[in-house]
Amino acid sequence: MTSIDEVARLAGVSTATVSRALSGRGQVSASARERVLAAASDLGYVVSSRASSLASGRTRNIGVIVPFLDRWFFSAVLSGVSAAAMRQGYDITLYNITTDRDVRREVFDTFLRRQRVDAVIAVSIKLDDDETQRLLDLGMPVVAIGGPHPRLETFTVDEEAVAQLATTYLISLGHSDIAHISASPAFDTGFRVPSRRRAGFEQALAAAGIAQDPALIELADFTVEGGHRAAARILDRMPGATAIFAASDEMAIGAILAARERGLRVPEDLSIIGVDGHELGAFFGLTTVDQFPLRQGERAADAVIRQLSGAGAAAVPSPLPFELTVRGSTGRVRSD
Amino acid sequence: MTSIDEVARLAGVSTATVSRALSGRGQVSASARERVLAAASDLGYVVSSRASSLASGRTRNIGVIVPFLDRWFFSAVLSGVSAAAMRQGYDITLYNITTDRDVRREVFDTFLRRQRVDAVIAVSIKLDDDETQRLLDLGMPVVAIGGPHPRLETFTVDEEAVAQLATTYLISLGHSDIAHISASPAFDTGFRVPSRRRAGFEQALAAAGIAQDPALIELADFTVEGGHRAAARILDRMPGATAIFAASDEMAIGAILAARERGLRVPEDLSIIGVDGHELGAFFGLTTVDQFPLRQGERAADAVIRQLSGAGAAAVPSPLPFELTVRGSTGRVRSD
DNA sequence: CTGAAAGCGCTTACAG
DNA sequence: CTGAAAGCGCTTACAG
Repeated sequence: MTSIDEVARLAGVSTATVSRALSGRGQVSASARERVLAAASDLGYVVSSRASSLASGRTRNIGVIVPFLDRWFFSAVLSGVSAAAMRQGYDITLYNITTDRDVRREVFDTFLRRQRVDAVIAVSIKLDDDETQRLLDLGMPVVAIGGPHPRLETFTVDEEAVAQLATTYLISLGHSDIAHISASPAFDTGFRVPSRRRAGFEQALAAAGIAQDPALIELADFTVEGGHRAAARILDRMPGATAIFAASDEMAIGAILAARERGLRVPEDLSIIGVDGHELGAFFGLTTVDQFPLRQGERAADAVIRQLSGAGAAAVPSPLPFELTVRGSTGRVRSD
Repeated sequence: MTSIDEVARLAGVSTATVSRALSGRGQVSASARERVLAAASDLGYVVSSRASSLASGRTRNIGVIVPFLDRWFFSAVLSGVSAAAMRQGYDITLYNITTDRDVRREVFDTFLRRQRVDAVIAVSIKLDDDETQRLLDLGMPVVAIGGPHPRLETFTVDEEAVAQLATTYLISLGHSDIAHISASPAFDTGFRVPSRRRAGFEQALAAAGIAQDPALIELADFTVEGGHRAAARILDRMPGATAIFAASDEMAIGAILAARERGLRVPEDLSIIGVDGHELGAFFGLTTVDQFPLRQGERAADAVIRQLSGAGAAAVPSPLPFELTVRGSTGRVRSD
């Protein structure tokens, strides 16, 4: 690996000037800059991040904490973070905290404290007080995606509004016997996404003057299979349901498959709407409220990088966008 | 952040001894070690990776190059790499090379050369000569997953054997009109997985004395939707087919859905088998040849870490395991 | 087994 | 605008 000294020698300047020319910090004459750039390029020189970060305190690396890697939503967010980070020359190092308590402690107690990263993005992670404190103690920009957090800068989508939009859309199609697939309490810790979506669902019904029947809600686990089972229970117990709002696209897809298995036509017999913007949505013709997870990741990355560039304090981020995407799984209520 | 000096002071030893005690390198008396460990723990001291790596040349960080993040197979491999790496105290930094040629060049020309990682794992990436050379020039352990590479240590599954296993299983169920969903040439660069699976398919048919009809092969793109379309074409053109071997689980799932839409029963009217071990396989009752992608990631991580621990030269890795997982999508050929 | 000290390869006040 | 030099926080021969 060529070092800064070789570049300095070839360019006929000091290493200080090489450093300035390459980093863009400090003054360098145009001619010196040119010679440095040419020399660096000739030699294939790349600044050593270990030396640079020790000297400067900057790593140009962002830590990303995720709870899962193999669920579509999280990989989409991660793709966004990665793309935005690379665009600005940042690396990302990944901390998959899994469900193992020890691994998780280790991440907060050790991994994140190695001074390997300049900032942290926590994706849809329910942080306890201790973990939050450790994050704050890092003394670096920390951004959370997914749910308001009292002590952290957070990118959140307004889950209630999302659910209202989905539900209201079903109502606008004439539906009133609308069931909801939510998630069991185990999935409701932290940002309480299921609760909030359920609340939005109920608010939309109430606003339309539709009486709420608790039986209309079934709990699942955010998977296709769980959605499938929940939809089956719904169809068993209330054959009169004409529409289902599922709290995730995976569950909505499960519901579509459950309906088909019973010979129900979607949307003629049953309208189904989900939430997320899942890649399989188009294939299944699923109407959904898209949350643009890729863009969520990009925004989080851009936000921390902006903070690192010293662009002032953390701006309170505007709520994340969402959008109704109408496809074939929803239609006007059957009029028989 | 507390530094090594504070630990040394509290433990009543030199920083050299702290370093030795914490890293496990070199001799330290039991009593000194104990005091150091206690002091470090009291102070919440974590070795600064930037200082440590500059001094030692070791980063305890592995670079992982992936072509996609949001396809299940890759996230499963990545999960495995992450789990194995964390278990050994390693971080991983992620390079998602996407399809943008410039991003890709940047990864090989700059990102990987920052001295941020001790080793590199390339997951299912078709590397050209130049990229291979750059990887080799890094002078660190490099392991590739997915397909033999003449110049790189590679973890590969024997794709032909995988396809033979799947096909032979269908034959053992009495099928002889077996169609195959492969992938178009665009997906056949690099490790040529589609070609190799197709070859295995054809070999198995030949071995069983079954005549091959080129019309029995349709090309898709490794997605559910592509598999769906390909299966539809197969069912149009050869209604006599009793079984389909799809070169991936996603495509096999698409095929199952296509069959159902036509009112065909799976497996009574049509047996379908895939390859991968996709998480949705169980839900769809898909028979598949599982490739254990999670374990592939773990093995690659363990391999590079072993090399980094100086456990001798790279052992030629044994071929990756695969296994037939029989579920409900395959059955004996219909006897009408 | 232990410590003093050099050195890892940069960055950045500081002086000019 | 530029360079000499200190310093970032560790690790590791080296000497004892």
